[in-house]
Amino acid sequence: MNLPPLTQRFVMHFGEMGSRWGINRTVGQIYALLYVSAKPLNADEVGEALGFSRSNVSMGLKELQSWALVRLIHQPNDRREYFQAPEDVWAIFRTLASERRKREIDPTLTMLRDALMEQPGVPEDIHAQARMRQMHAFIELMTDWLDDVQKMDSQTLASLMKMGSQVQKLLEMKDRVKQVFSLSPVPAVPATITTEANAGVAPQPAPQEGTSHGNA
Amino acid sequence: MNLPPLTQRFVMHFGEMGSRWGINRTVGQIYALLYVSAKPLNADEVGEALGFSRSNVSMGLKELQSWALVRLIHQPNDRREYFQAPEDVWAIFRTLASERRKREIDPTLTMLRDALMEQPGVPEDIHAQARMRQMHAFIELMTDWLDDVQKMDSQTLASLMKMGSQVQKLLEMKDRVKQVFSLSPVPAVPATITTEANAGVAPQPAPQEGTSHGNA
DNA sequence: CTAATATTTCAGAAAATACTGAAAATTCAG
DNA sequence: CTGAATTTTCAGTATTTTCTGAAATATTAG
Repeated sequence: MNLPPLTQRFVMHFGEMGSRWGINRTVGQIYALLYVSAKPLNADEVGEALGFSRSNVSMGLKELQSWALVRLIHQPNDRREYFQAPEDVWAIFRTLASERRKREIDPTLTMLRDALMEQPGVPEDIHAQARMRQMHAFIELMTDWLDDVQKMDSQTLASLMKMGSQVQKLLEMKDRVKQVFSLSPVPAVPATITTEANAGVAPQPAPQEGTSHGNA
Repeated sequence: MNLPPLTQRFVMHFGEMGSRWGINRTVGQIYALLYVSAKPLNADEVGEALGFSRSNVSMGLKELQSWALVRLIHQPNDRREYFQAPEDVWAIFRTLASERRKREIDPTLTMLRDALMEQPGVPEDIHAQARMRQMHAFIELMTDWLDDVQKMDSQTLASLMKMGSQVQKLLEMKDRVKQVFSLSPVPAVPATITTEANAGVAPQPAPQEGTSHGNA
């Protein structure tokens, strides 16, 4: 392997982090290389650059494709397959989020749904099912939200994120505005907002969260 | 191992998913067992229930403690250590988010920061550094936002998540309200909101995202 | 078609990770 | 203190995962 210093550092880091990210060293390094590369690379170039066997590169690229983290392209007069990593970091994030969800969350959601359909037979399972219900509700809330957010364009998302916890104040402001205009709403504002926004919140009367928290 | 059916299913699932989540089977099963258990368990009980060696349980519990996913407690007349999983799913999520961030993201942020300080020596590294700059900016935006959001209480967070992409409309509404009240603002609304919310957004004129997208 | 080029598969080797039992260390009641 | 109870460590083994080279398969220029 003979890469320029910064590239090398980046590639090495991704290799080392791979295991924490649930991918292996090879895959991490290949992705990193493609991410910083100015032009698409073919499998031989990748193997050459990183010192991996051809077959290993083939497998790594296959995995990256299954994650939709690299795309396959062709050069004009070249039979070989070239690979490049998408450039837009927001798009990459969306891809990662949806892939990880598919692999790491959806199966659990399914298992929980199934388990919640059953009739528990012993007291332990009654309690267990109650706990699963909590987990299920939480995960469903999160994934529904993610679905929603995935639909927003990067610009909007960036704006919201830069606001951070200040959206909270916007929420308060909304309530105030709602009050002020309770009898003559501003016409251009969709009536659904205030309604739906509160719909799921009020009915949730903060269960026993506090009581069960200490050393039971 | 002899667990009631629902508990068993849950425990087994967490064992299988473990590898996808970056923990091993043992750790996954131990956590699952503690999560659904109605009462705290000691290491022997865990090992007994799951059929693991005592030492394996010890290691697993140590790991879960390092993740802050279980807490150690003591029973009145018992020298042994008992373990329980925190109950509040929101709290669990916060813990997971901050631990994963610490392990999976912060090291990369550090590496990127370092690499961005260097002077690239060859054209490849100039490009590589530009790519790293994009990644760094994105990750920083995400983590700053996470920091912010972590400060909000579960109630508020739940409300916002239930609104989903409708916050977007709130954002638009805010702008309208700002317009309407441009000369006589609603007094109770902090003036900072509208200002800061837009501050970081407008100056970012959507770089070359579109141009560089196809097969360059 | 054929042959050259390119990619994938796969059995086995190598490496990394998980797990165990035995021994060491720690804790605390008496 | 002492020693019984409990937890942790760790060297060695088992298991899983990763990686390679060789062979099989696929693709396409001529």
